[in-house]
Amino acid sequence: MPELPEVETVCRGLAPHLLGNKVTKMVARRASLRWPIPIKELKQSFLGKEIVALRRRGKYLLMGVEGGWALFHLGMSGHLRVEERTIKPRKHDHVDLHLSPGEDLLRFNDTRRFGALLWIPEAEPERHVLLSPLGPEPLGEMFTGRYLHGRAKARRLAVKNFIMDGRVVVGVGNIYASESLYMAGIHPETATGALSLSQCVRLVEAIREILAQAIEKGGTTLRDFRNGEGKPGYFQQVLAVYGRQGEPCRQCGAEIQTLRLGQRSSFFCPGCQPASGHG
DNA sequence: AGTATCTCCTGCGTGC
DNA sequence: TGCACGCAGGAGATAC
Repeated sequence: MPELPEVETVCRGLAPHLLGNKVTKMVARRASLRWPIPIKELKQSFLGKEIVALRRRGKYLLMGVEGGWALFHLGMSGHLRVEERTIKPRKHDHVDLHLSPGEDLLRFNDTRRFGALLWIPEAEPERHVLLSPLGPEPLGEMFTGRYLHGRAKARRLAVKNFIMDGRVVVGVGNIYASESLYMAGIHPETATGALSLSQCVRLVEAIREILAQAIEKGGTTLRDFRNGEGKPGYFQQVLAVYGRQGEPCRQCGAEIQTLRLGQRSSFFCPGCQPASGHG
């Protein structure tokens, strides 16, 4: 489900409910999601302390208290929502965090359990094994055409897989990879090492533009994405290629096509993204 | 080291 | 109505 804009939307939506509050009780109905949930550590180190920071890094959400960070990943199907404690847990509501003051709780629901909840016992979480290999934030100043071109050199994999690699740049998932390549006029199968500097510049601009637009629209709701307040996103109304196979390209009228790359569906316009890679 | 494939899990749509 | 199958927004693990 969630790519960077969705996690950013959740982060912004949750901030007013969490910052300055404490988590006074934790109910875990499952011992593990992708990995075991360190319930004991969380109860010992996280409970009872004021939440002083809420941060996103790539697709990770970090909730900071004195002495460490609770790290969330939503995987493919994860949701975080704030609701009243009187509401009974639903299917796949794996963890409840009771918030104080007030009568609310934060619920972590994840149907497919590809998500994660971990504890990082450090003041600075960047050294954590999951975070340290991550590439630059796509909306940050480190992510430039020159940087991407440098990373792209002498590599043969398809550019779509390249930009979905979190070590290259974080937060670009399957939807926004297709959308960004369309905007940049680059065929998804183009060999990474064949990208010119100007193509890399265009691609970086496209990724930034697409992600920024998606954040502005509150993310993309294809099936059931909701922000922390239960509201859907609206970027799906703007999608140019994702999920539009067989429909006409809005720029050139050609039929949007689909192919599979790295076990994932990819969408592109054969008119605007020619296989030669020059568009 | 770089690349491609497999894997975790549930639910939904499609076709027979 | 039932069943098999393929696919779904992620990304670590594994096998070349």
